[in-house]
Amino acid sequence: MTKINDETLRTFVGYHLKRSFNVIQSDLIETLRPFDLRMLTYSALVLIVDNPGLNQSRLSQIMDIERPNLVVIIDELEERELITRERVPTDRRSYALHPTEAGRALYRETLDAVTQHEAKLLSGIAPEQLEQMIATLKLIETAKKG
Amino acid sequence: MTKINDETLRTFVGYHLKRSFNVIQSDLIETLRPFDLRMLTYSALVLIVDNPGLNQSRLSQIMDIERPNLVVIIDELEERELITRERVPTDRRSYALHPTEAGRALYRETLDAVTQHEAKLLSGIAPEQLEQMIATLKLIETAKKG
DNA sequence: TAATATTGTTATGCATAATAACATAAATCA
DNA sequence: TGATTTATGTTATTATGCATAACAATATTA
Repeated sequence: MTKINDETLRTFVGYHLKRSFNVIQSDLIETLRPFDLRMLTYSALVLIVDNPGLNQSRLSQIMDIERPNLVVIIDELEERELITRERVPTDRRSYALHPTEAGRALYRETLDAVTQHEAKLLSGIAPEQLEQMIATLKLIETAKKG
Repeated sequence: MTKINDETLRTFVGYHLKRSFNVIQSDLIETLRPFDLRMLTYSALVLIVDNPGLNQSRLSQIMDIERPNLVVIIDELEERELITRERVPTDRRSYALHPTEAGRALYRETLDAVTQHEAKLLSGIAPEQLEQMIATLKLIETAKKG
């Protein structure tokens, strides 16, 4: 069991980002499993509850995914009656997305669960340290455009 | 063009991690494209050059992927004659992975390119700030076990 | 009105990741 | 020793995430 040298990869910020994200992602997947939600369906549900009436085009933009990939996600949420698609009278191409009462209920349940799981996972890290990291992550997020 | 509210998702560290990683990942994919390497084949090549003689089992562990998923990666690197698979006399189940001269040359080329691209992408962020973030990321990385 | 752009959709492909089942070989144990 | 268990690499299969091309219906613009 000789220790493996990954010092070269450690010189990349992206390597650290990926490895730490993997840990959080695994935890999130397990947290969402009982609710039968995947990361993307969960994100979409949250954004629809918080922005009722938005259309798929706008939603795909904020989610950073292509329009075609959003279709199946919306299909699933609609089929489970967590959201509704409603034709917009002023623009009959698009659909206004609204949460159902069941959607809002699931939103509350999962928000609670996800919040608690992440808090537990990160409980060993000082809140100020996390805040500082988030500030840096935001800079990276806007690095391409800025 | 009303602005979309993602404040709920912003309360999650994982959301920030994912969004910032996406930016770096996009840049990395573009950087590796001229060399005809994907993220995983690149990572594998670097680790084999830095740890000549390791076997697939150990490599899959450090790369945090399942053994079956590594097979195709190694297949590709071997087919391109960037690495070799050599039977280990003391354990005839496993293969020792070694870089070829071409593999080492590609390693040097790509290391240069990737380093420069990431440096450019993150040039607007203070090095100390990045170092501090990496320290926090390392804590998250070990949060599950620790 | 004619040309162009947008919205949602279908189809398709690639990359990443997980699981089951297997042959071969090594290690354990009884 | 021989029988059982474990480890390594492999094939096959599946799920998920993400990108592009092409299209119908509708809106916008020139």
